Amino acid sequence: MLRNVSLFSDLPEDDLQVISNLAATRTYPKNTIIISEGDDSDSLYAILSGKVKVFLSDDDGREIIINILDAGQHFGELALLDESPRSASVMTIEETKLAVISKSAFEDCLTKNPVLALKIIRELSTRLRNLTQNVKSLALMDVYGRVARTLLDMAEPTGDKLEIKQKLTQRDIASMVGASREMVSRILKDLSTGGYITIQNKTITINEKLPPGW
Amino acid sequence: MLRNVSLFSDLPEDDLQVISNLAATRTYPKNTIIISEGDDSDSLYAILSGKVKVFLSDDDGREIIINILDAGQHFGELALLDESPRSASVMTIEETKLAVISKSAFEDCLTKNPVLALKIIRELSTRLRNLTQNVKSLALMDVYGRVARTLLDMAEPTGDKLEIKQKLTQRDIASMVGASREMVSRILKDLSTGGYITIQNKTITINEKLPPGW
DNA sequence: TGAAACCTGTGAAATCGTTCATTTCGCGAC
DNA sequence: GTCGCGAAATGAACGATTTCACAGGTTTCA
Repeated sequence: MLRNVSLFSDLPEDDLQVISNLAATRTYPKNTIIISEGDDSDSLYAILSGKVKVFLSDDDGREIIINILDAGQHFGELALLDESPRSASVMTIEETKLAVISKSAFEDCLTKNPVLALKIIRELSTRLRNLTQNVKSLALMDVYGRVARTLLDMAEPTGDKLEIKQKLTQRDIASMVGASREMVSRILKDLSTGGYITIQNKTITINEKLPPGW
Repeated sequence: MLRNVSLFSDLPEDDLQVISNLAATRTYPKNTIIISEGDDSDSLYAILSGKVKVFLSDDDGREIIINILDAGQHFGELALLDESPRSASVMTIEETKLAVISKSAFEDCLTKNPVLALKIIRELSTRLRNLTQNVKSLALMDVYGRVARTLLDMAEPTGDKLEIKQKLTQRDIASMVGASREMVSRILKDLSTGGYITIQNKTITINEKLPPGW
C-alpha cells in the first residue's frame, strides 16, 4: 500500500518492505491535529486514505491553509531533513489513514537510494515554487484576485469545463487566500452572477468566459 | 574563490577545479537584471562579491523582495533542479561579481558528490521554512507587525544591541513587507519615537525595550 | 426527528492601509 | 556653495477589507 505513495513509487521492493515493516499504520478521525507548528517531532507521514490540511495559525486562532493533501501524498519530511521544529501544523479534514515512518527508517532508505534524494529535491522545488507564488499573490494581489487565482489553481479540466473536485466551504477558501469569510462570500457571488463560475452542491465549476485579467 | 561559496565549501578540490574551469566570471553594474521570472534559462550563479535582491513583480511594477543575497551565497539553482522557468527575478543592488555555472557542470558534480545533494536539500529546506514564515506574516499580521518581524529577522547582535548592518531605504523595507513606502515611514517613526529603535545614518538599531507583542 | 452546529448572504459601521499632494531633508556632482 | 534629485515626512481623501450583527439554510448525529 505504500507503493501508492508517490514518494516511494519507484523504490526497490526490498527497501519498501523494510520501511513498510517499520511503519505504523494509524487511523485518525476528522479534525485531529497530527502535527503542531513548533513541535520537534520527526516522523514522516504518508497518506493512505483521507485528507489533511497543512496550515499556520496565530494566537487568535486565525489560520492560513497552505496545502490540502490526500491519498498518495505525504508530509512531515521537512523536520526530518533539517532537524528543525515543525514549520506548520497538519490536521485531518476527514477520517484519514496514515503510515507513520520513523526518521531512522527513512534515513536508511535515503542513503541507500540516491534516486530518493533526487525525488525529494524535485519535490521541495515545486513546493518552493508554490509558496513563492503564494507570497506573490498575498503581497501583490487584492482579495478578488487571490480568490480567482486559487480557484483556477485548484480546478481540473472535466469535460470542456474546469471543475474543482474538492468540496470547499467559504471558510476554507477564506483561509486559503488570507481573507475574511464574508469577503469570499461576496466575491463568489460576484463571480457567480457574472457567469464566470457555477456553484452546484458545493462544487465550483469555472465557465469558459473569464473575467478581465484572468 | 569558489571555495568561499557556501554551497561548494566542502567539495573535493578536483571537482571544484572542474566547475571553476567551466564557470565564467562576470561583473554586473548596479541595478542590472540577472534573471527574470518566467525565463527558462538554467544557469546557477554564485556571488563572489556584491549584493543582489530576489524579487517578484507584477505588471504595474509593484514588487515584493523575498531575499537579499551577498558574497558567498548563490541563486538560480531551482530552475536547474526541476527544469522549470525561473520562479523569481534577481537584480543587483550594487556592483556585483558573479560566477556563472552551467547546468551540465553542476549536474556532473551533483551525481559525483552525493554530499552536495544533501547540502542542497538542507538549503531548500531552510528556504521553504523562510517562505512559509513569510506567507504566515503576510496572511496573519498587519503591516506594523510585518515591519517589526522583518527588522528583528535582519538584525544581528552587535555589542549589547541588535543592529541591522544592511542599509535599507524605506522603499526597500516596504517591498520586503508588502506595504506602501508611506506606511513604513509612519511605522518607523512610531518605533523611533517609542524608543524601540534608533536610526542613525540609515542604520537601524533595535533597543532593549521592545513593544508589546514582540 | 429534532436540536445543535455549521454554512451562507448581506447591510452597515469601523478600521486599516493606500494613494495623492506637497514639503522638507540630505547628499553628491559640478 | 548650490543645483538637482532621490529619500523621507506628513496630512487628507479615498478605497479595500474586516468586523459585527443578524437572518435564514443545511448538515450531522444522537
